[in-house]
Amino acid sequence: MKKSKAETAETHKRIVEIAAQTFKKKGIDATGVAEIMVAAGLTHGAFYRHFASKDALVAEAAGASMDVFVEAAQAAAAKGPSAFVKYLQDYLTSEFRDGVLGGCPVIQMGSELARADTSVREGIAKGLKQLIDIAVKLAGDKPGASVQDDAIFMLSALIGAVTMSRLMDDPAFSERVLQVTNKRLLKPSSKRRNVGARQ
Amino acid sequence: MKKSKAETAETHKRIVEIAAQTFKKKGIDATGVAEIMVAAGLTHGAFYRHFASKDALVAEAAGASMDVFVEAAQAAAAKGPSAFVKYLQDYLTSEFRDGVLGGCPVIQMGSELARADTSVREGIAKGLKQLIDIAVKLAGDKPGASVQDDAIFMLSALIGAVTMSRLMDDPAFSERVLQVTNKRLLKPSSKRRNVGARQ
DNA sequence: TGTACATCAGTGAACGCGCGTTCACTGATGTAC
DNA sequence: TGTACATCAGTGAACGCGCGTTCACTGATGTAC
Repeated sequence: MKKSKAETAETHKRIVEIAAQTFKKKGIDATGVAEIMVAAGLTHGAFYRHFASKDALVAEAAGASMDVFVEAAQAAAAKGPSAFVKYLQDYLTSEFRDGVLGGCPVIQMGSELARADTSVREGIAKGLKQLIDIAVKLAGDKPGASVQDDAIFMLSALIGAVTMSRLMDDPAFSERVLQVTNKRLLKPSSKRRNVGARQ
Repeated sequence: MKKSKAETAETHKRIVEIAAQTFKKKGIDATGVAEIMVAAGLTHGAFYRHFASKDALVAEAAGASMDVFVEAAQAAAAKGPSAFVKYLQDYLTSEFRDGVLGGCPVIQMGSELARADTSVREGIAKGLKQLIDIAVKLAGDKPGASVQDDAIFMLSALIGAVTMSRLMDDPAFSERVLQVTNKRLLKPSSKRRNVGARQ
């Protein structure tokens, strides 16, 4: 039952998307190839017509997941600084933390990705750098390396806040972790540091 | 071959320590019960004389790993604010990031722990709260909830920096991520915010 | 204190199971003539 | 355009393997008398 090129490409894309979702939700090691294929409406045997190995799928899924993320950031940034800040604030919500809106690969697979091989980490690192670049460009007129430092600091603080929030068993404390970082890093109404602004 | 109570307790402790190390290095799902027991100098059959299940070991190992971490922070804090800042700065080094000095369970098992059941997350959450308390106490005289907010923000920013640093494939960039957070959060020589100080 | 016995830490074989991967086969697609 | 054939996406059985867990057994420990 050979399929047309268009169908094959569609199937490939579907497998990658389902894999990305499942890896983020359940973890990479805890998700089997067969499980993904069944979710894609296929049997496990077809897997190796699309990928050389599970590792190859992991690399593609992590990269694709990161790309979706970066594109959304880019779209928000295109609407201006306040839309971008709004986008970052959405990152610090319980819905996002729990992966309801697709979630962030860095948060949801972080420690597994850190142990993965180069091909996997490349896609993640590329995405992180793109996010930094987007924040730097939004800072605009301000010069110097410290603008990039601001973007790095902001991004890593966001990642840490959501990571910590996910580990807190007390829901109120978990929420507070997000709010603290939101207040210190992003609240436009405060006198505190804003995105891209020098400290 | 029944063993004395002292020997049994020692063996139990050794298994937990080896498990904590291995889970942090290789990941929880990727580490087998038999592998841990062999590293502890036993056969896998003895495992269930010490733990009800692998999950029970995970909970103990995560808790123990967190406790070691908190005790070290407490010891540093007891020597005064500058020793504590020094301790936090060690956290932002490539050695620590790579787990050479035992490493941090939150960084190295973060995304797997976030998916773990309550008994596992309890130990981690408790440790995180203790770390926050230590930082709050060091801030000392200064009043208000914002001192606790400072501690939360600092801790999550540290976690985020090391997480991001681990994902960067470019070593120079990886190092820079750590340095940026060090500079912004901890550098005592700068005019920037210090530990526990209000922003 | 000395003896008899219950306890239980550790051994090693065995369990069912799901994993990643392979493969002979099917049959629609797409190409060469 | 029509026919013949090579390609290859998908099927489903099978592979070896390691997983978490169980269990009958061993023999030193620790307790009861």
